[in-house]
Amino acid sequence: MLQIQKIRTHKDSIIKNILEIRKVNVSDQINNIYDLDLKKRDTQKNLDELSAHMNVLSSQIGEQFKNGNIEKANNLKQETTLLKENIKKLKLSFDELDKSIIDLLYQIPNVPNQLVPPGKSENDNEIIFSSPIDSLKSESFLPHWDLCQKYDLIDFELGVKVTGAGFPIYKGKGAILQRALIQFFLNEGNKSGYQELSLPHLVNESSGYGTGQLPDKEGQMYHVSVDDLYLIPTGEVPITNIYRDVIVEEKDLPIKHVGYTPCFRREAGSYGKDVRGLNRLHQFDKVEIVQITKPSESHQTLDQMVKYVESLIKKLELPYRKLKLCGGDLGFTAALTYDLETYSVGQEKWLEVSSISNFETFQSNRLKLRYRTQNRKIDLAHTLNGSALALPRIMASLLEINQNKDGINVPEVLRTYTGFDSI
RNA sequence: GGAGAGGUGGCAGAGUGGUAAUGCAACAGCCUGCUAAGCUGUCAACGAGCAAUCGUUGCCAGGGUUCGAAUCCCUGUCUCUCCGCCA
Repeated sequence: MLQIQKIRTHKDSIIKNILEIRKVNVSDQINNIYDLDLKKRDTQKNLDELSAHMNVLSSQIGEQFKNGNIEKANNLKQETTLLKENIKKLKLSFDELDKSIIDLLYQIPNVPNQLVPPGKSENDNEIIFSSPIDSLKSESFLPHWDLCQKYDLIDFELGVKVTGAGFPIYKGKGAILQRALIQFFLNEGNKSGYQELSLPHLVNESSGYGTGQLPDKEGQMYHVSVDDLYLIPTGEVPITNIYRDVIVEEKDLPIKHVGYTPCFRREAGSYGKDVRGLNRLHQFDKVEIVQITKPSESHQTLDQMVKYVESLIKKLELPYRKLKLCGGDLGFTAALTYDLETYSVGQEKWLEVSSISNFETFQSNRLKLRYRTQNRKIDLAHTLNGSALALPRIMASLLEINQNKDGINVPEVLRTYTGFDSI
């Protein structure tokens, strides 16, 4: 959620930026917010004055009663009747204005960082780095779903029986490999100074609002209606919401967390070849990293996080590429995002395995996540997060590129975790 | 699931109808040769003002009663204790 103060002072540049970079016109909404805010402040001023008057009268009445001047007190009481009514009316319109402003603010996407290239779709994303893949194009590479069947690693049909499409069952070495990857990612995170967290997989409504899944993406989360809880679509939700309504001390920044969780996504409306095999699932595992930083440092932190995630991919010896998302492909809440994609030699396409974003104050404003500087000033912190990494697509790329005629090699770094060298 | 108790600032803890004591911690300033102690002040949100400052709001949340609510009433929620069930 954008800060209302920024709309007061930089209304036109916000409209211009979102239009030019994201190609979305928010001018009507922003102007509307601006006008409502003026009205709201005016209303508050009036309301405050009346309330102040009321407070004075009330204490006078109290005085009079104490002194036994019942008649005087009753006279004063009469004065309050009209005042009370007006206060009620003003309070009502104040609340209405406040609600309208917040509803509108929820609909405005984050203002892209100046580094974000303009663009409409993923075709306009900027490719910053790409491993050479020409030598990897060969018909002899099987796609991972064939490999999974051949070596009995992941059973998609069995998952359909037990739950439904998109809930595969990992078996034997497939399950062990998955567990090895999780452990590898967590250990690497710990080594890089991220505190490990083990998290709830269900969250309440407030948490859904805190990180921005609600109200916009309500349909994408599984909802447990009896208890009004949501299954998390990403570990970001429980991790970041730890800091909802929190003021942290500057000296405790940056805060760094890593956590493994399963992720649940309804993916309503996705069908076709994109969902084949491990490409898109309703339940998948992910290790997530989150950082909370001072505003002055978040930019640098984002680069470090990208570098860190790249290092994981490199250790797994996977070909990958790095993209800077253009305005049109940038998520609603992000100010700047880098995507990392590994190459799937069996499908001959790139798979998004990590999305690393700086949200600047967009999330912290909604979360009320602030920090106290050394001279006692309170200011919104910046939040960042990224996948490190999403398991299924890593698994897909990994299985495909390490296949040979009689099996699949396990990358060097994972062998201590799996206990076997090949499948 | 049943019964009971409770939710007050960063923490501890008073307040049961007159507008949030006190202690600890933290931070700033003063004092000091240094440290400790001491003294003074501050602590959340919103608004008005160039500013010092002022006003309003804030005692789990939302309603209600009242001139006035942390305090009384209703609803919700969470925590704790006991019982039941249980990994």
